[in-house]
Parts: sequence; C-alpha cells; structure tokens
Amino acid sequence: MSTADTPPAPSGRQRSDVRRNEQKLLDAAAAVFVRMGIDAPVREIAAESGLGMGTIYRHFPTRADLVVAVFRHQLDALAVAADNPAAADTPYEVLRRWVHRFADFLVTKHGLAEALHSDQAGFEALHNEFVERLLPVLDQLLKASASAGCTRADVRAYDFMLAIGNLCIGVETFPDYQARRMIDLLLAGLTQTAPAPS
Amino acid sequence: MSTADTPPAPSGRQRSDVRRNEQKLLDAAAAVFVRMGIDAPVREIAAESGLGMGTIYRHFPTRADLVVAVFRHQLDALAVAADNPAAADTPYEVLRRWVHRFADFLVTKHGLAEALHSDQAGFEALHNEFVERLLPVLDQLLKASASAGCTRADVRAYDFMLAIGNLCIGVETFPDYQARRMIDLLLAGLTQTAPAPS
DNA sequence: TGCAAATCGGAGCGCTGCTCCGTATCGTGA
DNA sequence: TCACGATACGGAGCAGCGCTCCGATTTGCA
Repeated sequence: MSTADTPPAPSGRQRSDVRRNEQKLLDAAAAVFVRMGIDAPVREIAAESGLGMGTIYRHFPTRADLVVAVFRHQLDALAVAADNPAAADTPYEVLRRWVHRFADFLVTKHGLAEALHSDQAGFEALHNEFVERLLPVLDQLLKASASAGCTRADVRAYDFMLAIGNLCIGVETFPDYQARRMIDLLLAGLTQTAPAPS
Repeated sequence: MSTADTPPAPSGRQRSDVRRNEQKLLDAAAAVFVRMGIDAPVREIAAESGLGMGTIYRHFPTRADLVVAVFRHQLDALAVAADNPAAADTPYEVLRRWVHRFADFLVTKHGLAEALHSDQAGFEALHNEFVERLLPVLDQLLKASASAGCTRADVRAYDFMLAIGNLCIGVETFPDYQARRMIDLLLAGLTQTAPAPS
C-alpha cells in the first residue's frame, strides 16, 4: 500500500544529489501547482526544477505521488486539527469547523478536489492517502457529535468525506457556484436527529 | 447561445446522406457511451458508426455537442417530469422525487456527472444545456416547497442543482460511496426552516 | 585517482482531441 | 440519361499529454 512514502532514508547511504533534487522537485511542483493547478504538465515541473523527466518519475513514480508529497504536511496539519478541543464548544461545532477547514484546503489548491475524484489511472493513490489520513479524524468527530446528541448517527464518515470533497468541485470553473452554502446545507441535514420524512 | 441545436432542417434542402449519417452517429455514440462511458475516444465512435472523424466534427463541432444531442430527449423528459402533480403529495415530496430522478439519470450515464463539472474546454456547452433546461424546473419545485412551509427559502436553485450533480460524482470509481445517502442528507438539510445553528 | 554503482536527461512511444484538404457522392438542369 | 457544380466524406497528420527507456553523467568508496 506504499504510495510515495519517501522510504525512511535506508541508512544515510543516499547520494547527496538525490536529497537535493527531491527538494528541488517538491519546491518546483509546489510553485507550478499554484501557477497552473494540479493538472499542470509534468514537463512544466521538469522545466521549473531544471531537472529531467526521468528524475521526476524515479522520485515519484506517478503524478499522484508527487501531489501527495507536496501536500503531505498540510494533510498532517489537517489530521491533527481536531486535537485541540478549544474549550467550551459543542462537538457539532468542532465538527463544523473542521469540515470548513477541510473544504478551504481543497478549494485553495486549484483542481485538487477534481483530481481527488478523478477516475484517471494513478489518482487512486491520492484518494487513498486522503482517506487514510483524514477518515479516522472525521469518523471520530462524527461519533463524538452523535454521542452528544447533536447529530444523527446513521451517516458513514466515508460517504460524508467524499460528499464534502465533491461539493467543492467546480468553484473555480463556475464562479457563481457557492460551495460553502451547500456544505452548510449538508451539515444542517446532519443535525436532524431522525431521517428526513419519507 | 446555440450549442448543437440541430438547426431545424433549413427547408428539406439537405442532402439525404446528411440526415442518414447524423442518425448513424447518434446511434453509434449512444452505444459507445453505454459501453465505454462519456469519455470514450472520438475515434471509437467513428469506428462504431463506420464514418470518418471529419464527419463527426462537421455534425457536432465539439464532443459536448454530441453528448448533448444524444441525451437531449432524456433531458426533455426530465424537464417535464414535474408537471404531473401526482395527486396528494406535499411539494417537498414532489421535489424529493424529482431530485432522485435527476440523480439516477446522472449516475446511469457513465461519467456524465464528472463531465458536467469538468473544466475541460468545450464542456461548458454541456453544463449550459443542463442549466438552461433544468434550472427553471428545479427553481419552481424549490419555491413551491418553500411557499408551503416544507423547506427553507434561502437556497439558490443553481447551487442546489450543481450540488446534486457533484454528489453523484465518483459512484462508479468508488463503489463504496453511497451518493444516494448524501443526497438525502442534503434534502434533509433543506427541511430545516432556519439556518443551521451557528 | 580509478571504477562500479547509482542517478540523470530527454528522445521517443502510444494515446488523446481536433483540423485540413483531396476525393467521392449527391441532386439538378439540359 | 447524363454531366457537372456544390456538398459532404475520410483519414492522414498535428500538437500536446503521461510515462518509459537507456546511454551519458555523476558520485562516493577503496
């Protein structure tokens, strides 16, 4: 299940240029992603970094691996964001804030939301990484809120997470679309303690 | 604003092969879309129809135009589906049924939901066609339900429509994802007469 | 300093969407 | 019935993509 785990430095026996180039690549990729979005051509990243195509693909076998590596620390920040209980907040409020933070993250990175749900080969790695890192967090938040009686308990964290991600799709393509409102609507649906009237 | 309006047969002055080939193309495209999804290569449709690439692009300047043409009658059916009030139903129930029907339509056509929100050039035509045909219907359903006091009135039909479409994305790529449940959750959020607790 | 092993670079492959123009077909007027 | 101009067809070809492959280059140890 290893995606791009930056194998834990086998024992310092790495050549010096390898570490140097990896950093160059990450910096270049980050810059290009901001400028041209997640879908930027790999050649563009190669040009930006001053390295060759082969070098990129040896470090990151797949584009998704590169994307994951670039956003890893932001993913980490998101994963621990639910750990500071922030005094007197209802569990629902904590959940709500985290969901908005997650949405902001997706929207900020051009095309990330789209890529996450793309069926293009190779992008399952991206999807898997997000699920692995964030699903436990969201699951815990949902359960806490449900236990406190704030929200219903019959919503699976997996569905909910993909739904949030999906709702973020198109904010750049269709400027009139207000994803935030729809996310709030989904959150509102959560507060019903019983299923919607059939 | 004309997308692929199948110009109303200028006056029968069309060569006979033109009409024949257009039908061939529509049939072939429909078959290929079912078999390989909306994203099927154009060459595949050419092969299936026995016609050449040039013929396809002369009839349908863009892939989106072809897609619109193939699904047009189903779009029409959806647009009038809200017209039979169906006896003793609450306006919310009518809205709910229509939304599910819309979602089923999107899910059934492989990749349609994804294409609708794609930022690929040319697919705005597809998006526009959907908005033009279906937005008035959804708007009317939302307003009726709100007037009857079933649902809140501060939700824009445009946002809601895109949200439904977005929630349908990924049902094929991620078999575990239950889009239906998330659509129900969104509908549940609608029944709150006041905004969610802040 | 020399040399094997590791790494790099970019030409090249296969696949797209879409264009362009020589060729084939159609329908009309003689 | 036939011939000819207008119209439509077909598919080679272009540009751009992700990714591979292997000869050239660099590195670090002895």
